[in-house]
Amino acid sequence: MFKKWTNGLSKCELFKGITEEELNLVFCCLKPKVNTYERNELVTIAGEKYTGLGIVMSGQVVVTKENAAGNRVILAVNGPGEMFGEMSAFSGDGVWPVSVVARAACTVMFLPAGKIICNCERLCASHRQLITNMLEIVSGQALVLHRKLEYLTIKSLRGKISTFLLEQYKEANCTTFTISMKRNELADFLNVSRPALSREMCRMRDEGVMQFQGNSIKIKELEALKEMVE
Amino acid sequence: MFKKWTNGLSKCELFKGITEEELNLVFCCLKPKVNTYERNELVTIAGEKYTGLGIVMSGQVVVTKENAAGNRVILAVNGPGEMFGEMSAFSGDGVWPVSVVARAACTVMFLPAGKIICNCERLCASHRQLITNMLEIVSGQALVLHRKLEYLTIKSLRGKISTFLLEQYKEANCTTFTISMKRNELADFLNVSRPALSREMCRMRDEGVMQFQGNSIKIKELEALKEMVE
DNA sequence: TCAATACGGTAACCGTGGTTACCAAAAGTG
DNA sequence: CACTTTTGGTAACCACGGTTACCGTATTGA
Repeated sequence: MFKKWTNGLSKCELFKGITEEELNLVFCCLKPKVNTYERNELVTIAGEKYTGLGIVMSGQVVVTKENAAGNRVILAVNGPGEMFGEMSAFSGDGVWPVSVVARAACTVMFLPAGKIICNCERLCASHRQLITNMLEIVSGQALVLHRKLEYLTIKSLRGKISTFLLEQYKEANCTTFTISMKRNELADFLNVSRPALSREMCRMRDEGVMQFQGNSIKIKELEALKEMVE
Repeated sequence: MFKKWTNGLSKCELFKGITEEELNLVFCCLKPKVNTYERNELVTIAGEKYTGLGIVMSGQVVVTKENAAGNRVILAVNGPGEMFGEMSAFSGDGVWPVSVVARAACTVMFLPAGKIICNCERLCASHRQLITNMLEIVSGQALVLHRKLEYLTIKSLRGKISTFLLEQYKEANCTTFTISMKRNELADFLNVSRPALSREMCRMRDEGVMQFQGNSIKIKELEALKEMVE
């Protein structure tokens, strides 16, 4: 039934521990809707009616948030198997809290929220697993938001950059690494203006703290960088 | 067994839909730990070993987050029945993501995280309810963080104040209301400095947009305020 | 292959808000 | 009741970063 998206399905944490057979039964019950989108097309619009938990089957989407002043903040870049709108599925006010844009042509599956939590008899085991998975995922999402808060509460631009670089360094476990965001995306992520980001990065380069060309970055003075976080 | 905290227990959303009888059985299985704290005493310290889901039985605690630069941000003020650390229970790295301080003398119950999710036979029904409740709560928490993000992404101080006042107004459903935070707490909440907050509030007062004395606030020009959000 | 668009570095200007310091009123505390 | 501590308003100073504008280089697409 959903064979062509095996990739997206198998990568999705929501279905972790559920066999392909059981999954088919689950889908018969949940009746997901599947849509396709072109690059830059709007998948969801913040404030509009909630259409259910979104799961990217193929392609890539950007999850963004706009405040009243019109500042856009990137919350996530999601690929196959990754979800969005999971927070609103069980505790929302029925509207999308985020806007989602197709970063590349993509296929997205929407699961009706109410059906995940309801208890039908024949799917008991899978349902239980589904709910437990959901719990783990939503907790994880909350922690991501929490981490995002850490960035936004840093006041100095240099502090934000330093924190970001140190996290990337910790993840790569190497002083040379490539970041996945373009400059203006990074600026959005850190909630600063693009020219200001560029200016400060070049200053740090001129001071010998780091080097970069394009998205490839090399930390030159790790200790100096750590002190800039504060 | 836990009669003396009936107030805290009955107010807690985690136990919604579970009778007092069942609750006793649940507690026999979960084996919660209960501690008491004096005013200003530290309940948890961010970064230290996670001790389990915290539920306030009596008194009041302040949940705070400190970033590397030492800026403190108040995430919540929790009273009886309210919880903290719910995000880390199921998807944390085993350490407290927040610091919690007793705002008044208080009693706190800690539920071991692993035991909530495990499936013992005799508590099946209550367990299922507990997990479902947990899902709803954690989703709600994620949305709160999401809302918090909205404040922090507002760049102008006036925009932050206006947004805050409008939310208070909406909650009180009246142009006159009392806020629960002192000036320096509000400054922390909005992530600005106290003198700057004071300065801007007085400017808004002088412009005739609002009035205030102490924590009592009166909005004079609602429409003007709404325009200041942007 | 060429035109259009996206991307990113640079510079000048200046407004917002952080910092510091001081003071007066209010609230605890012996 | 006097004393200390907390709270919050006020003012001067100035640095950080937003804004705008421009330009060279990559990418993209017809």
